[in-house]
Amino acid sequence: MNDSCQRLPKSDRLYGRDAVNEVFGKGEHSFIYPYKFYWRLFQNKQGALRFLVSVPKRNFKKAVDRNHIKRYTREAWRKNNQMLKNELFATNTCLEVGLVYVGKGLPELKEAEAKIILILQRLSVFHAHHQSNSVGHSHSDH
RNA sequence: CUGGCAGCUGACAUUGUCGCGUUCCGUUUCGUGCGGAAUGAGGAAAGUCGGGACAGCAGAGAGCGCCAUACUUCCUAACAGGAAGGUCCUCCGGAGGGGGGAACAGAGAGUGCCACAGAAAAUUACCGCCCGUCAAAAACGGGUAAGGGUGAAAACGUGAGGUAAGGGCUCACGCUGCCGGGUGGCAACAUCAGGCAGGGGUAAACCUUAUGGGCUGCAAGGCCAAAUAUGCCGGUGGUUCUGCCAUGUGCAGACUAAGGGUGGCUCGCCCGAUACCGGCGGGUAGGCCGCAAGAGCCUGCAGGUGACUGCAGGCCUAGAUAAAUGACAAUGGCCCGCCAUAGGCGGGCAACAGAAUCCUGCUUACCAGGCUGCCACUCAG
RNA sequence: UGCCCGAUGGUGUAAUUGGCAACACGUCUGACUCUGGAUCAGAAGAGUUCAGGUUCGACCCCUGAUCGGGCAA
Repeated sequence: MNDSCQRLPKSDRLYGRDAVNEVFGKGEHSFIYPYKFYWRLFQNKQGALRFLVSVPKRNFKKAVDRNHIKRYTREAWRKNNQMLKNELFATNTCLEVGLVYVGKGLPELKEAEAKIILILQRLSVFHAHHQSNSVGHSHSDH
């Protein structure tokens, strides 16, 4: 994996009824306008970063608008998720994220990208925190 | 010249970089990953309103019921769709003519309803008019539907004759409907003459007549199938019971929680295995098929007033499933504004809007152009 | 994807052969009270989601649209 590779294959996307219910049901959540995001961390052999975008039909009646928001969000995520992904792979941690767009209007691509960068940074902080906690716990057990 | 109406057509193009879905090829550590190529939203994909295809279920046949449709002929797989035509209504116009609309079968098969007003809303008489009883008036009885008034709607309209007064009672002209006939038309219908009739409206009230319709829908339906629970079968194991004799860690049969121990018996308590392995069944998560060659699209020719049809050639053209089509840049093209009309500068590429089994209509939303036809252009300006 | 309902004053509901759109709460005004509440009297506030049609006449019947809600894995 090199830095120029900004791909988003299906393995990086969150799907399936049970996985989604886990994230939205048991996961923790936070908020950076205009996104509300749910996330869940757990140890894994390989490590992964998986996410999905959701846009409520209540706020956007037209399918075109919902598609545009999803595409903008995916584009921003695709361009900027490489750092966090590397961190996760280094610590063999799996992170599943569910983004919900709760804004009322259509976003500009650059604004959305800025917000996504913020979210990724915050998730990185959460990940580091979780990592130190689990290490501490394992030490105390021993 | 411009304006109006209707219809058809189009829905920016090309190239590059990054990224996504599907298919194919190559490579691979056979889990996948990587590389390459091809291909990837609409005229409405929308509303889910018609009609089918397809699938499952049900089903001898027929009838009742329910639902839908309703001028004619044609087109179509089919339709509440389309084409051409007829009739009626309506708008523009001085006229010829043109545009728009129609749920355009039946009210003379029956039932119901028609508020308020009015005498009366369908076999009805309030005022009035006339006749009779009476000397006369009033009153009563009868005749009348001309006049008054009510209402959305009042028993065919106008004129004349006739009559006690009136009335299609009679006649002339006109209107409407029905009947049988002539002519034109495939037909709806038009037209001509004759006869009969004048019985309000409402069927988007029930209904009648004719025609059509089984029901449910790809979340249809089919296949594979973790986990978990349960059922069945076989084996191992097991206790118990029964039988046998060679009295054993025996054999055979039954059983698979019945039982056994404690105890005189019941309750209670304790022990024991709703055990283990394998298979089968239905079947959840999940996956696969259904699912992309079709009433298909494009071009040309022929037939038809037209919808459309026939023939020939060419083409293969999305298949996602927490759901793929995006971002950036350049060039050309188009549009708008300004300077101004050679051209230059700036801005935009829109509007409606995103496939989810498919096709065919309808309806709704909507943008810049292009083309065609009709009308005003005919007499007139 | 398929199917089924609903829309009436500010709010919640009525309105059946198709014949003046009703009720409660709320709002406003007045009375009572030193003032407010409660109480009493009175008033305003809709033309029935929108656009057509049938009918003499439409919340009601028919057609189309808009919005809201529900069911089926």
